[in-house]
Amino acid sequence: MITKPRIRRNPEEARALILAAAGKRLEEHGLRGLNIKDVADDSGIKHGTLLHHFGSAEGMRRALLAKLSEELISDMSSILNSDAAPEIVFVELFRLMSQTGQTKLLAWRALEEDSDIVSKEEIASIDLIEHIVPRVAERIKGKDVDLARNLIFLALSSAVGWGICGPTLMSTLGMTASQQDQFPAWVGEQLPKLI
Amino acid sequence: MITKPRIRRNPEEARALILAAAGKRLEEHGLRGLNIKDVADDSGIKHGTLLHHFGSAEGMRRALLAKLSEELISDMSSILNSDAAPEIVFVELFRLMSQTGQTKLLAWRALEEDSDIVSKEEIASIDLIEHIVPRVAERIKGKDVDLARNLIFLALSSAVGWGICGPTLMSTLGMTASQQDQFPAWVGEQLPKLI
DNA sequence: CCTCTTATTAACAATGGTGTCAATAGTAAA
DNA sequence: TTTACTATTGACACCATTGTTAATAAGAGG
Repeated sequence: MITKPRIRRNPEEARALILAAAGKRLEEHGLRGLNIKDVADDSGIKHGTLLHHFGSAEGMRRALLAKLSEELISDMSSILNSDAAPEIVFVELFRLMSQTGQTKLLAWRALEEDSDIVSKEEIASIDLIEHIVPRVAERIKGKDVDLARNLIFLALSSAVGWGICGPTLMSTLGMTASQQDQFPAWVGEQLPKLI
Repeated sequence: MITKPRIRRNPEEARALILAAAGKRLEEHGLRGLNIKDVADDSGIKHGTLLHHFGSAEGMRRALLAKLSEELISDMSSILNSDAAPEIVFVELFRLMSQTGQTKLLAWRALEEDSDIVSKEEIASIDLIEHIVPRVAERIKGKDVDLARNLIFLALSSAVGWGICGPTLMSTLGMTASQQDQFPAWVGEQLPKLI
């Protein structure tokens, strides 16, 4: 009798494989797509194996949430701490938040924040403001750090809001598609005027 | 033999009762709280009755989504179209979006936007920009309507982003609690300067 | 080659959410 | 009062998801 061959992966490899499939399912099917059966099928493994690596379905979801959160903060950090001009930086920030993966992650966190699913992970290891705040403050008379933080957070929050419900709200406001597309660039031009 | 008394409601009353309980569960338990069993229990009815009124669990969720969406747009409209000064209007906007019910709604929509659960309801009956855009444009030289729209959307998107992940991002930026509280007022003061 | 560890698998059990159905009981209208 | 309508209910069946377990096999180290 012929026995089926098995692919034996090391644990890190298996976990990465599973979380990649889970991330894709989150994007394409929302939270209901994050069940171990479908994720396992997409990963090419059996759901029992998935449970072996993550302990439970919740364990898999918490691992995905932690991974995506770290990646988002890391991407944000790269953009904010780049040496590009503020106009470029803000546009890049909007581009980042227009990716569905990022908005779904933030929406997920917002929905489950009081639940036990949101890991209270510390992402402090990534310094989100290592360079950007001082660099913006440098342009302000008196080097007002608080003003710099407010400006940066205005751009950040607007980018997040744009990602979460930009198209819906903008069309409700009667803005055309091209006006919607040009908004990030407009923000990049306008915010420096507040200094 | 004593038979249990029944409370007989008219359909509108029953639906309102159920959707109220469902809204509370969404706030307190996230999407997993929106199952017919728990919602029915909180409503004081049997889950069979719930299905009688909404046809299916998805039907109940779509009804809730439509109701909450209408209420949010209506609240936004009231704020934007009030006769208050722009500084006040913007602060009110942030206050609205800081309510967990509103953020959970927007997060829900962002997560399921591609799924079939999001009703493509038209809220065009509520005119979101009846007064605000002309009133802001009035202050701008040349009455630039496009600039007015951009300014309003900047406030809107920032308020949404603030609601979705404000505390998390702001503490990551190193802002104190009081700085976080004062941000809406700061936006209200600064945005008019862009005119 | 042998042993040990453990990733993998199939089969099973358990649970919970969803939906159906027939019977019952309020309520309004005839 | 009688009739018709339907909101309500309990009981049941169904299905999807989750979790368990014992057996198997791939690979590392002796």
